[in-house]
Amino acid sequence: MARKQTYHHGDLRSALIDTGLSLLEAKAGSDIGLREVARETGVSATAVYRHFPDKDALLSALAHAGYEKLFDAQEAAATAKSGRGQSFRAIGQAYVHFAVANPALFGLMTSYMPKAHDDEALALSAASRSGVSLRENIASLLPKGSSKRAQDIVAIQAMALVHGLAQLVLGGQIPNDPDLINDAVNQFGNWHGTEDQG
Amino acid sequence: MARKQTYHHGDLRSALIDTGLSLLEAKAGSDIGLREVARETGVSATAVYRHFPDKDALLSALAHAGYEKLFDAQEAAATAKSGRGQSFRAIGQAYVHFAVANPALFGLMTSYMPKAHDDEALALSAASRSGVSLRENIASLLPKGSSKRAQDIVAIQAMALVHGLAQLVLGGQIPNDPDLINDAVNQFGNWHGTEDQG
DNA sequence: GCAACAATGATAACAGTGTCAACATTGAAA
DNA sequence: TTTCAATGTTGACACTGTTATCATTGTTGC
Repeated sequence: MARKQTYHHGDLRSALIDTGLSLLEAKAGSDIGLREVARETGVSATAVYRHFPDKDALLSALAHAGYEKLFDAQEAAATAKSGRGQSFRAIGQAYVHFAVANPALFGLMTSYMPKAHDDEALALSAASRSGVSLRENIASLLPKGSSKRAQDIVAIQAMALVHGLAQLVLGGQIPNDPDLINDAVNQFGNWHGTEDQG
Repeated sequence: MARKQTYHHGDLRSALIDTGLSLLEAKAGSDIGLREVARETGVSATAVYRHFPDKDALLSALAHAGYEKLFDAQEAAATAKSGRGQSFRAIGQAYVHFAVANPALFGLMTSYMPKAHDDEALALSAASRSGVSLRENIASLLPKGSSKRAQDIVAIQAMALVHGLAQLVLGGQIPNDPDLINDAVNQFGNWHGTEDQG
């Protein structure tokens, strides 16, 4: 129980990420400082460098943690719904709603997107599990004999749609109206799926 | 002709924006410094404060200049094509290609999106002329009797699609393949328009 | 059990940043 | 021409990311 009395922290890396996430919750802008995180964790600034090579690595780790949370939210939303069309709609909505609920964290995540490796040139890049899940679900809505390119295009459109919706809502270009957002996602899914709307 | 020999600069505000845009062209990340802009303009850092209240205002002005360029690119692309469907496709493609061609500037622009006023609550926010142009063109593709909500939804989808495409290509989540990008935009337009594809 | 060592922490310092206060120079109005 | 506002400069402050150096701790071989 009585932590923090010792010279060594025990698990500083996780602690830094935790306070980083906390700081992002309470902030509007996604600009977070290395010294700020260290200070709030109750540790000297340079202690961070024992666990991260530089500030970029710390923020990158925070972004990674954010993608995990996003993926969990998507999974939870998807498993709640069963139908194929319903799964896509649930995942897409979850994506946008996550962004709106965690604006600063989501901003960080988009700044530190996991870049695809160049050796996957033509094919769609294997990005985060979040994107994979979305892509697989929209692709499953296409007719059986659909070409790979048709799948690629609709997958790209789906990713762009939900990501763009999130970004535009956060930027204030689109009113934060859940009904409007959900309809925009649902209608896109309906164009491809043959199922009825939920 | 012989500028810059005098104590007063003449039009420092424009000069700062010009060098700011130049710096953004040569940079990968969109992080630009106030002192850096001043230094490159050949002026002291604090001179900036005679024309901008703070760094945020300077970057905001740079973003504004970026939106002007984007709008011009869209207009040029649209007037080159005549048909209704062709206009939308041209504008959408121009949006994404602008982002890819000016990654740092586009990054700044998304960070400093012109926020909509709250008194426009329900209606779609009157954002930049760039967005307006895109929205009007996609809305014109809908059938005559379409409801306002149908127009809103398709407008939102169009904005989200092109913005998301741009963001994902820049983030490396989507391969920078012009054919793929154009097809993703074109197909979206085709769903709504009745015209043949160009 | 203990010495040696690696892991992990703290301090001090450096260059760079945004910003403010005070001062200098200029163009325009009286 | 004098006066004044506009526009530039220098100096300083607090803050940041980062490095070099030192301090403390847990661990491992004898």
